[in-house]
Amino acid sequence: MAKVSIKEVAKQARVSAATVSRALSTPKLVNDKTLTRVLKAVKDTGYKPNRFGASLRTQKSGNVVVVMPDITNQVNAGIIRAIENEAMQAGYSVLLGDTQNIEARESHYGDMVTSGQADGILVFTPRIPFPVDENRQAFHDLPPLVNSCEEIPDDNINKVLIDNKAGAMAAVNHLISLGHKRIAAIKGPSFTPSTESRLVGYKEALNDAGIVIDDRYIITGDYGTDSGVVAMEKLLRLKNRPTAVFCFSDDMAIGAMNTLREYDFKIPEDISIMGFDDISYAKLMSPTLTTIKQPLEDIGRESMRMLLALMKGEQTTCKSITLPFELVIRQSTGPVPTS
Amino acid sequence: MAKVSIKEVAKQARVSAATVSRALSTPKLVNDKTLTRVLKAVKDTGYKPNRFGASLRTQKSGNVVVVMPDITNQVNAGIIRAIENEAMQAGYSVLLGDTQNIEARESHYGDMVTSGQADGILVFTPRIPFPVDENRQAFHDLPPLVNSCEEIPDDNINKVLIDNKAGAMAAVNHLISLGHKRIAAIKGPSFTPSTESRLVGYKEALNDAGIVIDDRYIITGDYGTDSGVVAMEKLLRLKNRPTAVFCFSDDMAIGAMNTLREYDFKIPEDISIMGFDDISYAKLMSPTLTTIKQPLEDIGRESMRMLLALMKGEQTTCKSITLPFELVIRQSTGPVPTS
DNA sequence: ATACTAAATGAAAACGATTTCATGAGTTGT
DNA sequence: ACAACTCATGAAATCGTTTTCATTTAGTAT
Repeated sequence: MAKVSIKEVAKQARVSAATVSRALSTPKLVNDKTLTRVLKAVKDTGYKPNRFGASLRTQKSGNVVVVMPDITNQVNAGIIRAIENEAMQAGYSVLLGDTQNIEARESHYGDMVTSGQADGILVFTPRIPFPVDENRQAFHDLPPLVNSCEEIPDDNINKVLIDNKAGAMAAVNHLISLGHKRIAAIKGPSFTPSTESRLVGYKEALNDAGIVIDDRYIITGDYGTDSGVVAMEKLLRLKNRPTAVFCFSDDMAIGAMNTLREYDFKIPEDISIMGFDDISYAKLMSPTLTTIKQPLEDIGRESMRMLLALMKGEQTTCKSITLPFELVIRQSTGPVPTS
Repeated sequence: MAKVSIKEVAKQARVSAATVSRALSTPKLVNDKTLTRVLKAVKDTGYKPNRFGASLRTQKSGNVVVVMPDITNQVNAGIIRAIENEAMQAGYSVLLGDTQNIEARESHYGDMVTSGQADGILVFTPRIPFPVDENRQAFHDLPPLVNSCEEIPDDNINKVLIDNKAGAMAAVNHLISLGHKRIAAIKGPSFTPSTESRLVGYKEALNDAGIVIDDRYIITGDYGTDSGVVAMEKLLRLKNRPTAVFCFSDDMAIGAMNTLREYDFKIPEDISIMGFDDISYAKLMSPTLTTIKQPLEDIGRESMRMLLALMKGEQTTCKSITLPFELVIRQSTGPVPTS
């Protein structure tokens, strides 16, 4: 049942440990007859190679770390799944780090890659989770690292992003095209670059349409449903209520819709609501939620593929790829009310 | 930046590798003056202990594996978070396995614990993910293992469960108390023990109330939203439509509600809907969803704690703990329609 | 001063794999 | 029959820790 090492197998098969190792990792190097003998011994003894022994020697762990701020978030969960599919196909295991935006946790997971416990790292938080040499010159002065979704402000880092600014502009332009002029925003926390980009897009779209920006229309949430509830309550208290609200996440939009329902506002007749993400529940809401779709699966897949390329040494230049978003129009947005 | 081993530190600090090791793991064994010298050297060199070396020697990995069928599921995501919090506090890292009910994947992650890459395993699927000696006698003939949520039919396994049968009975009894007699069920896949238990509870509650069970009222889904949509469509086609539907997951309930909305049924005036889980979106639906609340955080925490106790050798008997559920009454259920 | 204990340290032996290097056994070509 | 191969294999070094065991040094009791 328990601890059977390569030597036991070697003894059983009447060969050396070296041959057993070869039989398992490079079978072409060993004679057919001995190979079958070894394989039988492996089976008989129930031998499982100890990964630590191997890793110690090869300096490869077969692990990748994924650092995420919040796995309970639907957006991230979808990404994780794609990552894991891709990693598994390539023979890697995923060490998942849910950091809840706590720096100590980020470091904990970051250390795994600096200490050799993982061969690469996928970073979905806006910080590199380990100390770096600040006068480094290029991306290969770091361990294999890919930064996704929340952009780290550093040009020497590989990235997989969506164009948050353009996404926000598409959202706001959609509202403008419906005749809205009083367009509020429920944004995310300022420390997330995605929020900052979307905010820029929001403002630029308004500017382009000649609408003056009113700071009272910009409320900060935390991307979660509850903060959407609170933010919407604030907006309802304004003298000049907005006729449309662009929420920087579907979750906040769902919270906002809840508040509107509670106070008997009709969506979209009284107030239009837009989300961002297109989580699976967006199309199941009542009304269904108009939103900007993020290609979650693509983000996960491309991030992992880039990391794999880095780990294999196939990618020699620093890359940043931007994936397309999509405006998904559903029921929660409509023409500006006439009254 | 890179590979600095304990020897380098030793040289810098003018001590032996042994002392460095002691300084880091059992500082009380080393003289104060040398300790500070070593610590300085550690800092100067940027030394990070290589986990493989240590693990190889100590036979402890500091990892636990969590095998889950679907991390995109809100229920599971909440559990994972609690697990990770608890694991981290105890100094363990979590290797997350999203198996999507594929046996090969389960084995992949199961092997991690048999091969020593992890010290224990949390199993949320209804199978042990590695080959076992079938004539084993007790739970300690396995590596540290805790089975949660989906019960593995084996008495010699540690478990953390909720009482699915009683939960289902509570749900159905709630509907019965509202006067419903034609109560349908949208269940999960038959290979999940949770579904089977809930089905037993559903039937028993009906029996107890003297309501005869009609198989046409029992539809099988896959716990996901889409299957709730399809299942509800089937129910609507019945000549004698049910007046209430008990869905074995909130996701399926949300799908079912969507179908009802599409065909202009009023919830709960025409048809009452019940869910199971109490995911965060349940209270944000319109109408808000009546459901059976699973204590997700408790499940995660208790599972991990049990595993920790097993790994430390503190738990010497096979345990099964059952956590309480809670009936959460919201808007989606109401009195049976009179017409 | 002598013997004895306690504290601090180092040398060296693990842990379990992989891989280099050397060697022996067969082939083939001359 | 001998050189020059290839193929299959084993011995041994190696990866980076931890930990046992022995040794040194200092301190204490006699």
